[in-house]
Amino acid sequence: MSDEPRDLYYHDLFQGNQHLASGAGMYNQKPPTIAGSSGYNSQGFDPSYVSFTECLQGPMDYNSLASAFGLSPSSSEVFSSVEGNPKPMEVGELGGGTGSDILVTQNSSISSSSTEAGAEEDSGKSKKDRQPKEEDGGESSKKGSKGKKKGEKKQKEPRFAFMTKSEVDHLEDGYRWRKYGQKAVKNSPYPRSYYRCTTQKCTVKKRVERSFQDPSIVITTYEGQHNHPLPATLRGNAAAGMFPPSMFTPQRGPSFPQDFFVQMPQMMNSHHYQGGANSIYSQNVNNPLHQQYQLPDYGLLQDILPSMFLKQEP
DNA sequence: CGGTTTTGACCGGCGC
DNA sequence: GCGCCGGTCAAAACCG
Repeated sequence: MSDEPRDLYYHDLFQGNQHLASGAGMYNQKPPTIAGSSGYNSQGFDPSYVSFTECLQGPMDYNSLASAFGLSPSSSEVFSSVEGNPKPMEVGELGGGTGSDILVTQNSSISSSSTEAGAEEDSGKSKKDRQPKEEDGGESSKKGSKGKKKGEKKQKEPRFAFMTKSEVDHLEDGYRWRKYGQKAVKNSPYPRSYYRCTTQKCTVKKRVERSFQDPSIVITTYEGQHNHPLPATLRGNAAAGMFPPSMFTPQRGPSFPQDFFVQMPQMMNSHHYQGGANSIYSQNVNNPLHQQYQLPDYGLLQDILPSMFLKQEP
C-alpha cells in the first residue's frame, strides 16, 4: 500500500514535469526521458519540482543562474526540483502548480541537483552509534545492542541529487569514495549504491542509482558538504581553479558543484519554497565525451558550473 | 599489505 | 503491534 501514494505522486511529478518542461521550452529536446527519470525516485527527491527558470525569474539572483544555465552553448536539460517536504502528500500540491515548477536549462554537461533546505540540515548519524559487535566467543550476538540517543532525531544533511546520462554508475566528482553498501531499489531492477567520502573528517555521503526508466541515466545524490579540499590527485586543474572563490565559496576553498547547488536551495527558499530539497535533473545527452569516454564526472560538473559563473558577467 | 568492494544481516523509522 | 523499507555495519573477498 505504501506504494500507492508514491505512484500517485510520481504521476503528478510526471505531469508536472512535462507540463512545466514544455512551458520552459525544453520540450524539443527530450522530455520523456526526463520525465521518466523523475518518476523514479529515491526518497532523495520526491516532491516538488521547481523549474530553474522559474526560480531564476524570481527577484533573486536567479537571474544569474538562469543566465548561466541558459547561456550555456551546449544543450543539456537541467531540471531542478525542490523537496518541499519529505512526504509524498505534498506532491499533491506540486501537481497544483503552487509549490513546484520545473526549471529547465541548457548546459554542457551536468545535471541536476536537489538539496534539502538548509533549515533542516543535520548530520545524519543516528544509527551510526551502533556498537561494534564483539564476537569473542559468542557468535550469536551480532549487533544486538544498539546505541540509542533519546531525543536525538536523525538529522538530515543538505542533500542534492543530479541526474547524469552516463554509462558509468559511479561518477567521478573529484573526491574519493568508499562504497559501504548496496541495496535493491524498489520498483527498479537497478541497485542503489551507497558511498562515503574516504576522508575521515568528512561525513559526506552519496547514493548512486540508475533510473529504471532510462538505464542510461544515473542519479547521484549527495548528502552533506565536504569540509576539505579535493584530493590532490584529482584536483589539479579543474575543480580547484574553476570556481570563483568569491562567489559561492568564500572561505571554503575549492568546492564543487555541490557547494553551488547547496546554495541554490537557500536561494530558492527565499523565493517561495521553504524547507525542501531541490533536485535538478539534467542530461548529458549532448555530451559525447561523457557518453563515449566516461570522463570523470567532475569534468562534467566543472563544465556546468564554470559556465554558469562565467556567464554571469554583467 | 592496505585499501576497497561485496554481501548478508541488522537497525530504526514509518505506514497500516 | 507488525511488517516493510531504506540505510548502515562489518566480515570476508577482492584488487593493485
